[in-house]
Amino acid sequence: MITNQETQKPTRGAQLSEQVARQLTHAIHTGEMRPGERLPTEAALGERYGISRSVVREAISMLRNAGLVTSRRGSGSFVAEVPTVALRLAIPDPSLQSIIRLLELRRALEVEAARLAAQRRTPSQLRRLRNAMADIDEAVEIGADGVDQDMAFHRAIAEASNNTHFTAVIDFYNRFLHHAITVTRTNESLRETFMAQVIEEHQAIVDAIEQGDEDAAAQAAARHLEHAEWRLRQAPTDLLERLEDTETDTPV
Amino acid sequence: MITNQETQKPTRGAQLSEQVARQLTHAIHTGEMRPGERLPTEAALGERYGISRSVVREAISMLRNAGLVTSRRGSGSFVAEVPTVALRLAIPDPSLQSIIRLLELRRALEVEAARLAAQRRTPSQLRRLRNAMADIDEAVEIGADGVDQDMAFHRAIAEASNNTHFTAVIDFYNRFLHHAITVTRTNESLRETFMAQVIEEHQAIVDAIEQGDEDAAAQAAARHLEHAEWRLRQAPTDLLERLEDTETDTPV
DNA sequence: TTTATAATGTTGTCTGACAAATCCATTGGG
DNA sequence: CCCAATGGATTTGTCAGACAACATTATAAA
Repeated sequence: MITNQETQKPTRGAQLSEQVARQLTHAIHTGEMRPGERLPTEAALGERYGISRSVVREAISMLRNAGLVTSRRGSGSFVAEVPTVALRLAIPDPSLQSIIRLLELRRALEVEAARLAAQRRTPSQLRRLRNAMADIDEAVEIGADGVDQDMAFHRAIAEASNNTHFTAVIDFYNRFLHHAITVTRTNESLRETFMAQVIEEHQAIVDAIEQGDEDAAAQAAARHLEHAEWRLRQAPTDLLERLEDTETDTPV
Repeated sequence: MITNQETQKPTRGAQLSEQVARQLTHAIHTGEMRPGERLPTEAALGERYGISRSVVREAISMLRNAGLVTSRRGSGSFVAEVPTVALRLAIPDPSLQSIIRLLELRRALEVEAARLAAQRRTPSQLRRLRNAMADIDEAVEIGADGVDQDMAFHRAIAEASNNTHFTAVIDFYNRFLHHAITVTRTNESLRETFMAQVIEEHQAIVDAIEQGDEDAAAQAAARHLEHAEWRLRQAPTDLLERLEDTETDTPV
């Protein structure tokens, strides 16, 4: 029983092709149809469900677009070797409130990622963490905001957790935090003290990870994210409002 | 039969519908077509691009699937008011290792969700939490496994956090935990003691949330998820292997 | 003006056909 | 026996036309 369609249903209805697509999707998700396996032909599916080939094609088109199947002309449609699922959600609006909600999620993820990293980071991952920290210093010294380097640093932590789910979700949401972080960094009056704080907090996380102290790593990460929220709140509102029109590029 | 990976080329690029979809996508991204605006009719698009309506329909189907447009029968297709982005990733395989990775993510999310819930749960959310717990008892008493009720309970916690990102991600990943949880519940020899533990742990979480004790809520949630992992490891390997060929219900 | 009704337009589905690419079995020669 | 070629059978991609279901707009009526 799949009950996840509570998001919004403006046009959702008794769309025939969608029902078929759902059934096929379910069959793939439950493993009833295995990766690489060939789907019945469009004609056969139409026969089975009592629908025309057009509807079957549209249903399969949905699966194809969702990355669940691939079709080859003359051959058939096949369950993708690495079936994917999509978490689709509205692009968060750039209000302060909305960004703080994102920071809450990020805190949940990064605290635990830091803990796992302390347990399982490999030597090379530790090296990469140190390099990422050095990159931030370097960027700051030449006057850059270092936002990209900062995000790379946090991504390195997620990678050191050796759990791909963390990197996937963090990567996804971090896109929406990019602008917010930029704002706190371009706040001239506070920038120097902020950067000193940030670097110190980063150092604490890396130290704990290096020593394999998972509780310390989690605590350091939690402290860092709490302070990040505080720093964000210190940014003048006029800067925050500029978040509105900073987004010109639309990620696909 | 050998799966021929060489000829497995997705054949993408020469697909007519995809070219059209790309052009329309570009028009939307560049703002040439604004949110809410109506697209040309399928016939008109077919005329413009010199293609049949079938191809136009598939192209629009892609956009619809990508969340860029919505279609209304009898009215037309419109650029979506709230453009969405999709986090697409591979479906986790059902190995024990993979499930534990999911549990790690779930722990990160639910611990923090419980903490936020303790801070901000509304009275009605608290009521729903208690109801969800009662539903589990009820299901267990009539001999059901109570897995659906269990997941509803955890969803209620996420909702009580009043942060939609948590519910979205938890909802998303919980689908893949369904079978795993079912396994630990259908383990006859351990079931009774397990259920008693689970109910007790749930109670601790709800109590903490009710009293607004965020640290206690986080701790209770962490304990619950740690024990969940332990319980999963207790399941005999033959049961875990059965995760592979899951269920044989409703052959469509 | 307001309301009911008809006309028109648009997407969803059906049917049938052909093109293009693939698959398969038979055939033929080595 | 093995292997390549070849032709037919399958299967998806595209085209064309039609009708149904629903929405919108214009028209007529009160």
